[in-house]
Amino acid sequence: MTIVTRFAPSPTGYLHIGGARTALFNWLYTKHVGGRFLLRIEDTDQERSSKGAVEAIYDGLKWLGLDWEGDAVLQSQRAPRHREVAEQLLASGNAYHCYCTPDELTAMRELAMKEGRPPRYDGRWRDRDPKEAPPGVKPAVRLKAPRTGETIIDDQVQGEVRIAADQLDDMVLLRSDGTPTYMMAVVVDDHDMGITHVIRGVDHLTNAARQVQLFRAMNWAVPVYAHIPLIHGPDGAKLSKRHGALGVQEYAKMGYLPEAMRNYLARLGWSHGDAEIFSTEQAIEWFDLPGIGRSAARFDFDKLRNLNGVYLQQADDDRLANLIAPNFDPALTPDQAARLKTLMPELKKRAKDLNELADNARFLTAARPLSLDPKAEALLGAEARAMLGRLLPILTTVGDWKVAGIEAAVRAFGEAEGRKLGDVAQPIRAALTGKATSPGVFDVMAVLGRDDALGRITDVAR
RNA sequence: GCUCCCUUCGUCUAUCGGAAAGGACGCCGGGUUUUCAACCCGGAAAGAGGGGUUCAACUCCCCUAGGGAGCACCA
Repeated sequence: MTIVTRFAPSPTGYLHIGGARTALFNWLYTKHVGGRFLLRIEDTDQERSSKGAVEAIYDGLKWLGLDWEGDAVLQSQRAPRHREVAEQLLASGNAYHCYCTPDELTAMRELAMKEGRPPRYDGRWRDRDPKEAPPGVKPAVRLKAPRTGETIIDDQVQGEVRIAADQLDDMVLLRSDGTPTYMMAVVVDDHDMGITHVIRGVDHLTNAARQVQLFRAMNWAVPVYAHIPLIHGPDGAKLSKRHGALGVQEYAKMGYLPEAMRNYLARLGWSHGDAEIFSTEQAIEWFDLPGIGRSAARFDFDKLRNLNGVYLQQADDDRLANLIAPNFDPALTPDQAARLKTLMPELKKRAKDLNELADNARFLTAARPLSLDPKAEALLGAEARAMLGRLLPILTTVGDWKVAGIEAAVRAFGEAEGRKLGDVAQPIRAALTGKATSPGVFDVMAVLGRDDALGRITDVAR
């Protein structure tokens, strides 16, 4: 049997990080078992859904490299089929019309709460003669749920979860205006799409019980469920925008690489022994449901950044250069682009995200005289500037402007001055880059070229 | 309020009745070094509490506490 999974977000804004991980788990599992991964947009709530939000989901998934099969199913377009199934349920006696008014329902809930019972619909129209229906009231359709026993979900992550019948009431399938509810839509769509495995957040665990009842009522095969724990913010509370509940696009903007994101997200709530850094291929090979943990995981930016740094170091130089190219305005000249590429192997070791990488490379395009950051300023005291003044004529004598020649000259100068190399190199670095951090100063000088390098030193020397 | 789920270093986690409870991030210290970073080495750091079960519990059961989720004619 081919395993079929799906990711079914509602388009209410963007693909947030929790959704991204759910999608990733589904995708990894599907790839692992050689199944089919489908996408369904749950846009039945037209007010909260928007076209842009649907695009954001597509973009987010694509950025993460999660490909789905075929076109996404738009749930909103399947309403007729949902209604059709409701009719079948009505016909088979598994559903009934409910003529309760909203006021009646709230009163029912409030009373139940007061009496310490869960706020449930009491099933007053379940067996009542429809002839007693108040005139002019449009009925909703409710499922005739089992009143006794319990619904058992054999969850692949949570284990066997039992929900007693009295915890669940006769849920609405069709609203009085004829539109299908989420529960109805999900079950019908999952069935029609041939979904065999439902991997989603635990917030749907109790929904699963209701959905199982519906599957049973229709005599459909119940899918395998795997409810994965949620992601919390660093403080353990619900993930908020302030600390991580951002759209994946935000992570892209923050300069994270998709492969780092995949690795980080995969490792959040799932593990394979001590494996920490692994390729997507490796993740596919290893990923399985039993490896998913049961407790919520906190989002840890430090770890993400560390991972991103690792992937940055491994990334192809040209690719990185292209990725940060948009950070330069005006655009890099061919000459500057070449310099960037030359220094990339050193530059990428010093950055945790693409924006940092771009910032560290900015000195390549900076116009003279450079603006110095505070740390660079501190390195260029009067004495240092005077020293650079003495170094200048020596550098001028370097015939072949390459790393070896420059280094030899500077080292000789340092010795003559009785200074440690670091004491000479730091001011040079500050003069060349305006920062206290950069690739090796000799590399930087070579890449900058004689004129530019000497010019920058001249600007600050005395 | 009711129901369900969760609980190992600060964080992500390994462990699947018998180990000095392991790894990773972060942190601290050291090395290398031309700064920072990278890299290498070392260190501090954990079984929520209480009862059981067992020859033996982090591992199984119960209770308590804490955390989370769900309880709509939202999705």
